[in-house]
Amino acid sequence: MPLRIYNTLTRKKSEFEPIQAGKVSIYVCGPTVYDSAHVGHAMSALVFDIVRRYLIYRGYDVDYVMNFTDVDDKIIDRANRLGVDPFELAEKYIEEFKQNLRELNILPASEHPRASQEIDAIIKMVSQLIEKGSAYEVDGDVYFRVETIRDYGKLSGRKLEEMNAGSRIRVDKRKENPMDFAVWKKAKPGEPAWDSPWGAGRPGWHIECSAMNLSHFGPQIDIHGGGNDLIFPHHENEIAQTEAITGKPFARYWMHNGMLQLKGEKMSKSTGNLVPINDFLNDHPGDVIRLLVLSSYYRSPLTFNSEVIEANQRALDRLLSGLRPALPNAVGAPEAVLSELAEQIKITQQGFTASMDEDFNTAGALGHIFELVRAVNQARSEQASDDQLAPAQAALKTLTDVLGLELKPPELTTTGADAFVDLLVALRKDLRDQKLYQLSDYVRDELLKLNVIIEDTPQGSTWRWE
RNA sequence: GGCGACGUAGCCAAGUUGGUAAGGCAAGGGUCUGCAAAACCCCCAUCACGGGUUCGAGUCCCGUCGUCGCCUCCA
Repeated sequence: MPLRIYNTLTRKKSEFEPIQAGKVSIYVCGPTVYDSAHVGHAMSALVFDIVRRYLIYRGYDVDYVMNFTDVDDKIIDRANRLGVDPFELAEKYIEEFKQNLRELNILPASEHPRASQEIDAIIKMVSQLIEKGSAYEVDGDVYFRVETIRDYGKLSGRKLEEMNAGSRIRVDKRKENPMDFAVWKKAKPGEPAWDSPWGAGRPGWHIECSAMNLSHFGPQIDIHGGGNDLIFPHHENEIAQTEAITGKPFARYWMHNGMLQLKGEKMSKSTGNLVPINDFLNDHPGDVIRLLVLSSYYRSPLTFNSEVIEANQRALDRLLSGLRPALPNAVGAPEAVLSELAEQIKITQQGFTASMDEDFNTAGALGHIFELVRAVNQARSEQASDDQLAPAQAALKTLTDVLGLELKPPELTTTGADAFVDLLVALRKDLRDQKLYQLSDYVRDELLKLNVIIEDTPQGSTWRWE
């Protein structure tokens, strides 16, 4: 079964064929670092982390680059308002975001290039664009000449004429065409700037990604990803610039994730409609937001609210239930139960791959995983031993690992406490044997306050940390 | 106004090339238990609405209504 990917450029799913057999290059647009990242950014990072992990699972050697935009109007504005250096401000939020990525169990990128570190490459690109007649300089600004691109608008499905007609932007008279966009901006006093053939200035927004792609991957890449709010103008312009220089199709597959919806609207920094990643992670394990992302199709809008988060927290608990050990003193399950379990492993593995192959249908894949969880729990309640559960639990762990779920069982923070809990549980058994239920319940209740959950079974009691 | 996506049970959400609807959460019933918890079993939808194509459509076509995104910085 081939892997199929929905390509924004062609508006349909097609079989994935990398440029070079066995290797995949992925470039994902990261955030503009002028403030703390919110869970919408987390969603995007998670989506492409899952894509990456699955490609690795499929045997590809994946080179993964995510950029940071650290030169930008908003960063400069924010820095000026706070009276700090814009680069220091950017640095602070880059470090914070990287920490977020680690806590979300996102595989480290091969590289995190930044606009400020690509200036030479950018200036070279701008020069080339001017030489080719694809860009022109006006008073220290350099604009891309969109009319030189015959298929400008191919990614977002727009036509130049229509955009001009509907344009509500105040038109800059110096532009030849209202849709021409800046590849190099003249510096205003007090702004960070670099020397260039057109005077002191800084890169336009889109050019940095084109330059980074060229320097890290060359003229063509396999997958270019980002939020669907970047389709126009950002990615459209990236294509225009890059292809104007290379003359080759830029990215083979354009993948875009849908927006996280908070209170019925897109979560967004500029409107303040957001939940910072830090706040979320203070209250929930990273697996919860990952599970939320996994539970729907990455291209669709994703509902984010307390109800949904709560549901996914429970769902996470259920996944964890599949990894619990056998019942105490389990005598072994009947052959029929074991063969059914073995069969379910196969069904789940096949279903998982089939779902993921269809443009990373993680919700479908998760459905199969939950079926395996049920089978494991079934076998356990039928007296399966740890050894008998092991293959299914290993399969479960392998598949959830492909999705990047950590499934860390809650662990004790105080080393050595286990022995004391064991002692109390043993004591409680004696109390129960003597039918001193008031006392035994007291032990259970008090332990629960200490985050120890006791569960009684016909063969004895088990306990675990909450 | 233009372009695009979507509308499946109380909530979230799958559904490959059309053949009578995954999964999670919640609710209800049951098994187990001294009680509880957990787990297990059972139960819960005709797919926004109206037409059409077809032996047969959630799944294709047309229309209506509604939601969201982009068109300006944005994951």
